Amino acid sequence: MPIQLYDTHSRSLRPLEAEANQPFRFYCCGPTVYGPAHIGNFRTFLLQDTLRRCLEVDGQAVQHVRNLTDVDDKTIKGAIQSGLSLKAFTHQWTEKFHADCEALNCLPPHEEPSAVEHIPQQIALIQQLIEKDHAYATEGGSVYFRVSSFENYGSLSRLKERELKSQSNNSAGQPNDADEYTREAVSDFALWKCRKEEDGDNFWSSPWGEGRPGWHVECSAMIESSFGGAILDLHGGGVDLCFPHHENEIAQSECAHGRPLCKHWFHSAHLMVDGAKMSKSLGNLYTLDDLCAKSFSPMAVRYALIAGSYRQQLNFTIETLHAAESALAKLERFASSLLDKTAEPSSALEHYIQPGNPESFDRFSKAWEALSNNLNTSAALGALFGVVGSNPASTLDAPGARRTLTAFGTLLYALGIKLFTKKNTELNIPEDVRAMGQERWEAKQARKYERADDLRNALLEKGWAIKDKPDGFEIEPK
RNA sequence: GGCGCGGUAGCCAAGUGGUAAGGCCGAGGACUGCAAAUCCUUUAUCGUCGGUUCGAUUCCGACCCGCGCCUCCA
Repeated sequence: MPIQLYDTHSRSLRPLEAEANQPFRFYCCGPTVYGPAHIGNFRTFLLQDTLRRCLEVDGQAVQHVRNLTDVDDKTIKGAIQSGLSLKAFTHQWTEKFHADCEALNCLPPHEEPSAVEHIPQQIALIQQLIEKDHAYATEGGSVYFRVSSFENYGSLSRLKERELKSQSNNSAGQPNDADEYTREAVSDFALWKCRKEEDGDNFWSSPWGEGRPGWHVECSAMIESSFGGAILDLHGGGVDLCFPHHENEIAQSECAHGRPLCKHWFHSAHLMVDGAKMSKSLGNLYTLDDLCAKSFSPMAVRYALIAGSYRQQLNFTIETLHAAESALAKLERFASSLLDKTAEPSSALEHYIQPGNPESFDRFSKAWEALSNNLNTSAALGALFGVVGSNPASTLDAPGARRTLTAFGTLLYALGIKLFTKKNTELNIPEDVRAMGQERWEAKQARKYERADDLRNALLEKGWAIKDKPDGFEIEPK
Protein backbone atom coordinates (compact mmCIF):
# COMPACT_ATOMS: atom_id res chain seq x y z
CA MET A 1 0.00 0.00 0.00
CA PRO A 2 1.71 3.20 -1.12
CA ILE A 3 1.76 6.31 0.98
CA GLN A 4 -1.35 8.43 0.61
CA LEU A 5 -1.19 12.19 0.78
CA TYR A 6 -3.70 14.98 0.38
CA ASP A 7 -3.26 16.85 -2.89
CA THR A 8 -4.20 20.50 -2.86
CA HIS A 9 -5.09 20.56 -6.54
CA SER A 10 -7.54 17.66 -6.65
CA ARG A 11 -8.48 18.12 -3.01
CA SER A 12 -8.26 14.45 -2.38
CA LEU A 13 -6.06 11.80 -0.89
CA ARG A 14 -3.85 10.33 -3.59
CA PRO A 15 -1.12 7.70 -3.60
CA LEU A 16 2.50 8.76 -3.97
CA GLU A 17 4.22 6.60 -6.50
CA ALA A 18 7.02 7.29 -8.90
CA GLU A 19 6.85 6.18 -12.51
CA ALA A 20 8.28 2.74 -13.09
CA ASN A 21 12.07 2.76 -12.93
CA GLN A 22 12.15 6.46 -12.24
CA PRO A 23 13.02 8.37 -9.10
CA PHE A 24 10.28 10.04 -7.12
CA ARG A 25 10.65 13.67 -8.20
CA PHE A 26 10.20 15.86 -5.17
CA TYR A 27 10.66 19.62 -5.36
CA CYS A 28 10.32 22.06 -2.51
CA CYS A 29 10.49 25.82 -2.46
CA GLY A 30 13.48 26.57 -0.28
CA PRO A 31 14.40 29.45 1.97
CA THR A 32 15.12 33.03 1.03
CA VAL A 33 18.58 33.41 2.48
CA TYR A 34 18.50 36.92 3.91
CA GLY A 35 18.51 36.09 7.62
CA PRO A 36 18.08 33.16 9.98
CA ALA A 37 15.07 30.99 9.22
CA HIS A 38 12.43 30.95 11.93
CA ILE A 39 10.72 27.88 13.32
CA GLY A 40 7.70 28.45 11.10
CA ASN A 41 9.94 28.03 8.08
CA PHE A 42 11.40 24.96 9.68
CA ARG A 43 8.05 23.41 10.34
CA THR A 44 7.52 23.27 6.59
CA PHE A 45 11.01 21.99 5.85
CA LEU A 46 10.76 19.44 8.65
CA LEU A 47 7.44 18.16 7.38
CA GLN A 48 8.89 17.85 3.89
CA ASP A 49 11.89 16.05 5.33
CA THR A 50 9.61 13.69 7.21
CA LEU A 51 7.62 12.95 4.07
CA ARG A 52 10.83 12.26 2.17
CA ARG A 53 11.98 9.90 4.90
CA CYS A 54 8.66 8.09 4.77
CA LEU A 55 8.97 7.68 1.02
CA GLU A 56 12.40 6.20 1.51
CA VAL A 57 11.10 3.82 4.13
CA ASP A 58 8.40 2.94 1.64
CA GLY A 59 11.18 1.86 -0.70
CA GLN A 60 11.11 4.75 -3.16
CA ALA A 61 14.21 6.34 -4.63
CA VAL A 62 13.52 9.97 -3.90
CA GLN A 63 15.10 12.77 -5.87
CA HIS A 64 14.70 15.68 -3.51
CA VAL A 65 15.44 19.16 -4.84
CA ARG A 66 15.08 22.30 -2.81
CA ASN A 67 16.18 25.64 -4.13
CA LEU A 68 17.81 28.62 -2.50
CA THR A 69 16.24 31.98 -3.23
CA ASP A 70 19.33 34.13 -3.24
CA VAL A 71 18.25 36.95 -5.51
CA ASP A 72 15.09 38.90 -4.76
CA ASP A 73 14.04 42.11 -3.04
CA LYS A 74 14.96 40.95 0.43
CA THR A 75 18.38 39.52 -0.34
CA ILE A 76 19.35 42.53 -2.42
CA LYS A 77 18.18 44.93 0.22
CA GLY A 78 19.93 42.98 2.96
CA ALA A 79 23.18 42.81 1.06
CA ILE A 80 23.23 46.53 0.36
CA GLN A 81 22.39 47.39 3.94
CA SER A 82 25.10 45.17 5.31
CA GLY A 83 27.66 46.44 2.84
CA LEU A 84 28.35 42.97 1.54
CA SER A 85 28.13 41.66 -1.98
CA LEU A 86 24.95 39.76 -2.70
CA LYS A 87 26.99 36.59 -2.94
CA ALA A 88 28.78 37.05 0.37
CA PHE A 89 25.57 38.09 2.09
CA THR A 90 23.52 35.12 0.91
CA HIS A 91 26.42 32.76 1.48
CA GLN A 92 26.56 33.48 5.19
CA TRP A 93 22.83 32.90 5.58
CA THR A 94 22.95 29.76 3.48
CA GLU A 95 25.61 28.41 5.81
CA LYS A 96 23.46 29.24 8.81
CA PHE A 97 20.48 27.56 7.22
CA HIS A 98 22.50 24.42 6.59
CA ALA A 99 23.77 24.36 10.15
CA ASP A 100 20.24 24.69 11.52
CA CYS A 101 18.98 21.95 9.19
CA GLU A 102 21.70 19.63 10.35
CA ALA A 103 20.94 20.34 14.00
CA LEU A 104 17.30 19.52 13.29
CA ASN A 105 18.34 16.28 11.58
CA CYS A 106 17.01 17.35 8.21
CA LEU A 107 18.41 15.26 5.38
CA PRO A 108 20.12 17.49 2.85
CA PRO A 109 18.26 17.57 -0.47
CA HIS A 110 19.99 15.76 -3.31
CA GLU A 111 20.25 19.04 -5.15
CA GLU A 112 20.06 22.58 -3.91
CA PRO A 113 20.04 24.88 -6.93
CA SER A 114 20.68 28.56 -6.44
CA ALA A 115 18.50 31.09 -8.21
CA VAL A 116 21.33 33.46 -8.94
CA GLU A 117 23.21 30.67 -10.68
CA HIS A 118 20.29 29.94 -12.99
CA ILE A 119 19.70 33.32 -14.52
CA PRO A 120 20.48 32.17 -18.09
CA GLN A 121 17.88 29.42 -17.69
CA GLN A 122 15.39 31.95 -16.39
CA ILE A 123 16.02 34.24 -19.32
CA ALA A 124 15.57 31.33 -21.70
CA LEU A 125 12.29 30.44 -20.07
CA ILE A 126 11.07 34.01 -20.35
CA GLN A 127 12.02 34.04 -24.00
CA GLN A 128 9.99 30.95 -24.64
CA LEU A 129 7.01 32.55 -22.97
CA ILE A 130 7.36 35.67 -25.10
CA GLU A 131 7.64 33.60 -28.25
CA LYS A 132 4.47 31.78 -27.36
CA ASP A 133 2.74 35.06 -26.64
CA HIS A 134 2.27 34.30 -22.96
CA ALA A 135 4.50 37.18 -21.95
CA TYR A 136 5.37 40.63 -23.13
CA ALA A 137 8.08 43.17 -22.54
CA THR A 138 7.19 46.71 -21.56
CA GLU A 139 8.87 49.86 -22.76
CA GLY A 140 10.65 50.15 -19.45
CA GLY A 141 12.41 46.85 -20.00
CA SER A 142 10.41 44.62 -17.68
CA VAL A 143 8.65 41.47 -18.79
CA TYR A 144 5.26 40.36 -17.57
CA PHE A 145 3.34 37.13 -17.77
CA ARG A 146 0.00 37.60 -19.49
CA VAL A 147 -2.33 35.88 -17.07
CA SER A 148 -5.28 36.04 -19.47
CA SER A 149 -3.35 33.84 -21.88
CA PHE A 150 -3.51 30.85 -19.56
CA GLU A 151 -6.97 29.47 -19.26
CA ASN A 152 -6.30 27.35 -16.21
CA TYR A 153 -4.88 30.17 -14.19
CA GLY A 154 -6.10 29.99 -10.63
CA SER A 155 -7.10 26.34 -10.62
CA LEU A 156 -4.79 25.39 -7.77
CA SER A 157 -6.05 28.04 -5.40
CA ARG A 158 -9.50 28.33 -6.99
CA LEU A 159 -9.18 31.99 -7.59
CA LYS A 160 -11.09 33.18 -10.58
CA GLU A 161 -9.18 35.65 -12.61
CA ARG A 162 -11.89 38.25 -12.28
CA GLU A 163 -11.44 38.06 -8.53
CA LEU A 164 -7.78 38.76 -8.75
CA LYS A 165 -6.73 42.09 -7.54
CA SER A 166 -3.35 43.45 -8.29
CA GLN A 167 -0.15 41.49 -7.99
CA SER A 168 1.71 44.70 -8.37
CA ASN A 169 1.77 46.14 -4.90
CA ASN A 170 4.31 45.60 -2.21
CA SER A 171 3.52 45.26 1.46
CA ALA A 172 3.42 49.01 1.89
CA GLY A 173 0.72 49.21 -0.75
CA GLN A 174 3.04 50.94 -3.18
CA PRO A 175 3.49 49.81 -6.76
CA ASN A 176 6.50 47.55 -7.13
CA ASP A 177 7.60 48.87 -10.43
CA ALA A 178 7.85 52.20 -12.09
CA ASP A 179 6.43 50.83 -15.31
CA GLU A 180 3.38 49.39 -13.64
CA TYR A 181 1.04 51.37 -15.83
CA THR A 182 2.40 49.85 -18.98
CA ARG A 183 1.33 46.37 -18.02
CA GLU A 184 -1.77 45.07 -19.71
CA ALA A 185 -3.62 43.83 -16.67
CA VAL A 186 -3.14 44.30 -12.96
CA SER A 187 -3.11 40.56 -12.44
CA ASP A 188 -0.10 40.10 -14.73
CA PHE A 189 3.03 39.34 -12.77
CA ALA A 190 6.67 40.20 -13.37
CA LEU A 191 9.01 37.70 -14.97
CA TRP A 192 11.84 40.17 -15.39
CA LYS A 193 12.25 43.39 -13.50
CA CYS A 194 14.11 46.20 -15.15
CA ARG A 195 17.17 47.57 -13.41
CA LYS A 196 16.51 50.05 -10.67
CA GLU A 197 18.82 52.28 -8.76
CA GLU A 198 18.12 50.63 -5.42
CA ASP A 199 19.32 47.29 -6.77
CA GLY A 200 22.90 48.58 -6.74
CA ASP A 201 25.25 46.27 -8.59
CA ASN A 202 22.76 43.48 -8.72
CA PHE A 203 21.61 43.39 -12.29
CA TRP A 204 22.12 41.12 -15.24
CA SER A 205 21.86 41.80 -18.93
CA SER A 206 19.04 40.32 -20.89
CA PRO A 207 17.38 40.73 -24.27
CA TRP A 208 15.14 43.32 -22.61
CA GLY A 209 17.91 45.28 -21.01
CA GLU A 210 19.55 45.13 -17.62
CA GLY A 211 17.52 43.89 -14.71
CA ARG A 212 16.86 40.87 -12.57
CA PRO A 213 14.48 37.94 -12.57
CA GLY A 214 11.13 37.89 -10.80
CA TRP A 215 10.74 35.49 -7.92
CA HIS A 216 8.28 33.09 -9.48
CA VAL A 217 10.30 32.40 -12.59
CA GLU A 218 13.27 31.24 -10.53
CA CYS A 219 11.50 28.11 -9.37
CA SER A 220 10.12 27.22 -12.79
CA ALA A 221 13.57 27.49 -14.34
CA MET A 222 15.33 25.50 -11.63
CA ILE A 223 12.74 22.74 -11.71
CA GLU A 224 13.20 22.45 -15.44
CA SER A 225 16.94 22.26 -15.15
CA SER A 226 17.03 19.86 -12.19
CA PHE A 227 14.47 17.43 -13.50
CA GLY A 228 15.34 17.64 -17.17
CA GLY A 229 11.87 18.24 -18.46
CA ALA A 230 10.10 15.53 -16.49
CA ILE A 231 6.84 16.10 -14.66
CA LEU A 232 7.25 16.47 -10.91
CA ASP A 233 5.71 13.82 -8.71
CA LEU A 234 5.34 16.23 -5.84
CA HIS A 235 5.81 19.91 -5.19
CA GLY A 236 5.77 21.23 -1.65
CA GLY A 237 5.64 24.48 0.25
CA GLY A 238 3.82 26.40 2.93
CA VAL A 239 0.14 27.22 2.37
CA ASP A 240 0.98 30.83 1.79
CA LEU A 241 2.83 29.88 -1.38
CA CYS A 242 -0.25 28.35 -2.92
CA PHE A 243 -1.20 31.73 -4.28
CA PRO A 244 0.36 33.43 -6.02
CA HIS A 245 3.71 31.67 -6.15
CA HIS A 246 2.66 28.14 -7.04
CA GLU A 247 -0.11 29.38 -9.26
CA ASN A 248 2.44 31.47 -11.14
CA GLU A 249 4.88 28.60 -11.36
CA ILE A 250 2.21 26.46 -12.94
CA ALA A 251 1.34 29.17 -15.44
CA GLN A 252 4.96 29.74 -16.45
CA SER A 253 5.99 26.12 -16.67
CA GLU A 254 2.90 24.80 -18.39
CA CYS A 255 2.78 27.61 -20.91
CA ALA A 256 6.47 27.34 -21.72
CA HIS A 257 6.68 23.55 -21.88
CA GLY A 258 3.20 22.49 -22.88
CA ARG A 259 2.89 19.84 -20.19
CA PRO A 260 1.79 19.74 -16.57
CA LEU A 261 4.29 20.98 -14.01
CA CYS A 262 3.44 18.61 -11.24
CA LYS A 263 1.16 15.75 -10.27
CA HIS A 264 0.71 16.40 -6.61
CA TRP A 265 0.74 19.52 -4.44
CA PHE A 266 1.78 19.30 -0.81
CA HIS A 267 0.99 22.35 1.30
CA SER A 268 1.66 22.52 4.99
CA ALA A 269 -0.29 24.70 7.38
CA HIS A 270 1.33 27.52 9.24
CA LEU A 271 2.79 27.47 12.67
CA MET A 272 1.12 29.72 15.21
CA VAL A 273 2.85 30.88 18.36
CA ASP A 274 0.82 31.42 21.52
CA GLY A 275 -2.31 31.37 19.41
CA ALA A 276 -1.22 34.09 17.02
CA LYS A 277 0.57 34.35 13.74
CA MET A 278 4.27 34.72 14.26
CA SER A 279 5.53 38.20 13.77
CA LYS A 280 8.37 40.33 14.96
CA SER A 281 6.03 42.98 16.28
CA LEU A 282 4.29 40.49 18.57
CA GLY A 283 7.65 39.29 19.81
CA ASN A 284 6.70 35.69 19.20
CA LEU A 285 9.03 34.92 16.34
CA TYR A 286 11.60 32.32 17.26
CA THR A 287 14.69 31.07 15.53
CA LEU A 288 16.41 27.82 16.43
CA ASP A 289 19.10 29.79 18.22
CA ASP A 290 16.48 31.57 20.33
CA LEU A 291 15.20 28.23 21.59
CA CYS A 292 18.61 26.69 22.08
CA ALA A 293 19.49 29.74 24.16
CA LYS A 294 16.63 28.71 26.44
CA SER A 295 18.46 25.38 26.64
CA PHE A 296 16.02 23.35 24.58
CA SER A 297 17.59 20.77 22.34
CA PRO A 298 17.21 21.00 18.56
CA MET A 299 15.68 17.54 18.66
CA ALA A 300 12.94 18.77 20.98
CA VAL A 301 12.28 21.55 18.50
CA ARG A 302 11.98 19.02 15.71
CA TYR A 303 9.68 16.86 17.78
CA ALA A 304 7.48 19.80 18.70
CA LEU A 305 7.25 21.02 15.11
CA ILE A 306 6.24 17.68 13.62
CA ALA A 307 4.03 16.53 16.49
CA GLY A 308 0.90 18.06 14.96
CA SER A 309 -0.47 16.89 11.65
CA TYR A 310 0.61 18.99 8.72
CA ARG A 311 -2.76 20.18 7.44
CA GLN A 312 -3.56 21.72 10.78
CA GLN A 313 -2.19 24.94 12.08
CA LEU A 314 0.02 24.03 15.00
CA ASN A 315 -0.03 26.19 18.08
CA PHE A 316 3.50 26.35 19.36
CA THR A 317 4.29 27.36 22.92
CA ILE A 318 7.25 27.04 25.22
CA GLU A 319 5.22 24.45 27.11
CA THR A 320 5.07 22.41 23.90
CA LEU A 321 8.84 22.29 24.00
CA HIS A 322 8.93 21.06 27.58
CA ALA A 323 6.47 18.36 26.57
CA ALA A 324 8.72 17.43 23.67
CA GLU A 325 11.77 17.10 25.89
CA SER A 326 9.86 14.86 28.28
CA ALA A 327 8.47 12.75 25.45
CA LEU A 328 11.94 12.32 24.00
CA ALA A 329 13.28 11.26 27.39
CA LYS A 330 10.51 8.69 27.58
CA LEU A 331 11.52 7.30 24.19
CA GLU A 332 15.11 7.14 25.36
CA ARG A 333 14.11 5.08 28.38
CA PHE A 334 12.17 2.79 26.11
CA ALA A 335 15.18 2.38 23.81
CA SER A 336 17.40 1.73 26.81
CA SER A 337 15.12 -0.99 28.07
CA LEU A 338 15.48 -2.79 24.74
CA LEU A 339 19.20 -2.14 24.47
CA ASP A 340 19.66 -3.65 27.91
CA LYS A 341 18.16 -6.84 26.52
CA THR A 342 20.56 -6.91 23.59
CA ALA A 343 23.44 -5.87 25.85
CA GLU A 344 24.27 -2.88 23.69
CA PRO A 345 25.17 0.68 24.73
CA SER A 346 22.86 3.56 23.87
CA SER A 347 25.24 4.56 21.11
CA ALA A 348 24.26 1.36 19.29
CA LEU A 349 20.78 2.73 18.69
CA GLU A 350 21.89 4.69 15.66
CA HIS A 351 22.64 1.44 13.84
CA TYR A 352 18.97 0.60 14.09
CA ILE A 353 17.87 3.96 12.70
CA GLN A 354 17.67 3.05 9.02
CA PRO A 355 15.07 3.29 6.25
CA GLY A 356 14.57 -0.45 6.59
CA ASN A 357 11.67 -2.38 5.25
CA PRO A 358 7.97 -1.73 5.92
CA GLU A 359 7.34 -5.48 6.17
CA SER A 360 9.08 -5.50 9.50
CA PHE A 361 6.97 -3.04 11.43
CA ASP A 362 5.69 -5.64 13.75
CA ARG A 363 4.04 -4.10 16.76
CA PHE A 364 4.68 -0.63 15.34
CA SER A 365 2.50 -1.23 12.32
CA LYS A 366 -0.16 1.15 13.56
CA ALA A 367 2.39 3.93 13.73
CA TRP A 368 3.56 3.26 10.18
CA GLU A 369 -0.01 3.12 8.94
CA ALA A 370 -0.59 6.54 10.44
CA LEU A 371 2.40 7.96 8.59
CA SER A 372 1.36 6.25 5.37
CA ASN A 373 -2.10 7.66 5.67
CA ASN A 374 -1.60 11.32 4.92
CA LEU A 375 1.52 11.78 6.99
CA ASN A 376 -0.34 11.68 10.27
CA THR A 377 2.62 12.35 12.50
CA SER A 378 0.46 12.99 15.50
CA ALA A 379 -1.32 9.63 15.31
CA ALA A 380 2.01 7.93 14.57
CA LEU A 381 3.51 9.35 17.73
CA GLY A 382 0.40 8.26 19.63
CA ALA A 383 0.76 4.71 18.33
CA LEU A 384 4.45 4.76 19.14
CA PHE A 385 3.75 5.61 22.75
CA GLY A 386 1.13 2.92 22.81
CA VAL A 387 3.93 0.42 22.23
CA VAL A 388 6.19 2.18 24.69
CA GLY A 389 3.51 1.91 27.36
CA SER A 390 3.11 -1.82 26.83
CA ASN A 391 6.70 -2.27 27.98
CA PRO A 392 7.61 -5.05 25.53
CA ALA A 393 11.17 -5.32 26.82
CA SER A 394 9.95 -7.09 29.93
CA THR A 395 8.90 -10.13 27.92
CA LEU A 396 11.47 -10.14 25.11
CA ASP A 397 14.66 -12.13 24.73
CA ALA A 398 17.67 -10.67 22.94
CA PRO A 399 16.63 -11.60 19.38
CA GLY A 400 13.13 -10.34 20.06
CA ALA A 401 14.50 -7.09 21.43
CA ARG A 402 16.65 -6.76 18.32
CA ARG A 403 13.63 -7.18 16.07
CA THR A 404 11.72 -4.61 18.07
CA LEU A 405 14.65 -2.22 17.94
CA THR A 406 14.83 -2.63 14.17
CA ALA A 407 11.18 -1.72 13.76
CA PHE A 408 11.47 1.10 16.27
CA GLY A 409 14.59 2.40 14.55
CA THR A 410 12.87 2.44 11.18
CA LEU A 411 10.11 4.55 12.63
CA LEU A 412 12.63 6.90 14.23
CA TYR A 413 14.23 7.23 10.81
CA ALA A 414 10.89 8.11 9.25
CA LEU A 415 10.26 10.75 11.88
CA GLY A 416 13.83 11.98 11.81
CA ILE A 417 14.15 11.57 15.56
CA LYS A 418 17.54 10.94 17.06
CA LEU A 419 17.79 9.88 20.67
CA PHE A 420 20.52 10.27 23.26
CA THR A 421 21.71 13.45 21.60
CA LYS A 422 21.76 15.42 24.82
CA LYS A 423 23.72 13.09 27.03
CA ASN A 424 26.64 12.92 24.68
CA THR A 425 27.15 16.65 24.79
CA GLU A 426 26.69 17.42 28.46
CA LEU A 427 29.09 15.14 30.24
CA ASN A 428 31.40 17.86 31.45
CA ILE A 429 30.51 18.16 35.11
CA PRO A 430 32.73 20.67 36.92
CA GLU A 431 35.09 19.20 39.47
CA ASP A 432 33.65 21.13 42.43
CA VAL A 433 30.16 19.95 41.55
CA ARG A 434 31.40 16.41 41.38
CA ALA A 435 33.10 16.76 44.75
CA MET A 436 29.97 18.19 46.35
CA GLY A 437 27.99 15.29 45.02
CA GLN A 438 30.44 12.84 46.47
CA GLU A 439 30.49 14.56 49.83
CA ARG A 440 26.70 14.60 49.91
CA TRP A 441 26.62 10.89 49.15
CA GLU A 442 29.02 10.16 51.97
CA ALA A 443 27.04 12.30 54.40
CA LYS A 444 23.93 10.43 53.39
CA GLN A 445 25.59 7.09 53.94
CA ALA A 446 26.65 8.30 57.38
CA ARG A 447 23.02 9.28 58.03
CA LYS A 448 24.01 12.93 58.36
CA TYR A 449 20.87 13.91 56.53
CA GLU A 450 20.94 17.59 57.34
CA ARG A 451 24.37 17.97 55.81
CA ALA A 452 23.38 15.84 52.84
CA ASP A 453 20.26 17.90 52.16
CA ASP A 454 22.18 21.16 52.41
CA LEU A 455 24.62 19.95 49.79
CA ARG A 456 21.81 18.71 47.58
CA ASN A 457 20.12 22.11 47.75
CA ALA A 458 23.37 23.88 47.09
CA LEU A 459 23.88 21.79 43.98
CA LEU A 460 20.37 22.53 42.83
CA GLU A 461 21.07 26.22 43.10
CA LYS A 462 24.10 25.72 40.92
CA GLY A 463 21.84 24.06 38.38
CA TRP A 464 22.67 20.42 39.05
CA ALA A 465 20.28 17.71 40.17
CA ILE A 466 21.19 14.54 42.01
CA LYS A 467 19.60 11.26 41.11
CA ASP A 468 20.13 8.61 43.73
CA LYS A 469 20.41 4.97 42.85
CA PRO A 470 20.61 1.99 45.21
CA ASP A 471 24.37 1.78 44.90
CA GLY A 472 25.38 5.33 44.10
CA PHE A 473 24.28 8.57 42.50
CA GLU A 474 24.34 10.56 39.28
CA ILE A 475 24.57 14.27 38.67
CA GLU A 476 22.60 15.78 35.83
CA PRO A 477 21.91 19.31 34.69
CA LYS A 478 18.67 20.49 36.24
C1' G B 1 -16.59 40.53 -0.25
C1' G B 2 -14.11 35.73 -2.48
C1' C B 3 -11.57 31.09 -1.27
C1' G B 4 -10.08 27.82 2.69
C1' C B 5 -9.29 25.80 7.80
C1' G B 6 -10.65 24.97 12.72
C1' G B 7 -13.51 24.94 17.62
C1' U B 8 -12.13 17.67 21.49
C1' A B 9 -9.84 17.38 29.02
C1' G B 10 -5.49 22.74 32.63
C1' C B 11 -2.06 22.92 27.89
C1' C B 12 -0.72 20.58 23.03
C1' A B 13 -3.24 17.15 19.92
C1' A B 14 -5.31 12.37 17.09
C1' G B 15 -9.76 9.95 15.83
C1' U B 16 -14.45 7.36 14.83
C1' G B 17 -21.89 6.57 12.91
C1' G B 18 -22.19 2.74 18.38
C1' U B 19 -20.56 6.18 24.29
C1' A B 20 -13.13 9.54 22.75
C1' A B 21 -5.33 7.83 20.80
C1' G B 22 -1.13 9.93 22.71
C1' G B 23 2.31 13.63 25.01
C1' C B 24 2.83 17.44 28.91
C1' C B 25 1.06 19.27 33.51
C1' G B 26 -1.86 18.05 37.97
C1' A B 27 -3.56 14.39 41.63
C1' G B 28 -3.11 9.60 44.31
C1' G B 29 0.01 5.33 45.25
C1' A B 30 4.89 2.54 45.21
C1' C B 31 9.99 3.49 46.03
C1' U B 32 13.03 7.02 49.38
C1' G B 33 15.67 9.02 55.79
C1' C B 34 12.95 13.11 53.21
C1' A B 35 13.23 14.32 48.24
C1' A B 36 14.55 14.01 43.05
C1' A B 37 14.45 10.42 39.21
C1' U B 38 11.61 6.09 37.98
C1' C B 39 7.25 2.89 37.97
C1' C B 40 1.77 2.22 38.62
C1' U B 41 -3.10 4.47 38.75
C1' U B 42 -6.03 8.60 37.60
C1' U B 43 -8.54 13.43 35.05
C1' A B 44 -13.17 14.92 28.82
C1' U B 45 -19.08 13.14 26.29
C1' C B 46 -16.10 16.31 21.72
C1' G B 47 -18.57 25.40 20.37
C1' U B 48 -24.37 26.32 20.40
C1' C B 49 -29.14 24.98 18.44
C1' G B 50 -31.91 21.99 15.25
C1' G B 51 -32.30 17.70 11.61
C1' U B 52 -31.25 12.57 9.66
C1' U B 53 -30.50 7.80 12.36
C1' C B 54 -32.10 2.44 16.59
C1' G B 55 -27.82 5.39 17.84
C1' A B 56 -23.69 11.39 16.19
C1' U B 57 -18.41 14.07 18.85
C1' U B 58 -18.28 11.83 13.94
C1' C B 59 -23.48 13.10 8.43
C1' C B 60 -26.79 17.60 7.05
C1' G B 61 -28.47 22.78 8.17
C1' A B 62 -28.27 27.29 10.88
C1' C B 63 -25.75 30.22 14.27
C1' C B 64 -21.59 31.89 17.47
C1' C B 65 -16.28 32.19 18.00
C1' G B 66 -11.12 31.83 16.31
C1' C B 67 -7.62 31.57 12.26
C1' G B 68 -5.28 31.58 7.24
C1' C B 69 -4.92 33.26 2.11
C1' C B 70 -6.66 36.92 -1.47
C1' U B 71 -0.09 41.95 -0.97
C1' C B 72 6.54 39.95 0.14
C1' C B 73 5.85 35.49 3.25
C1' A B 74 7.11 28.35 5.11
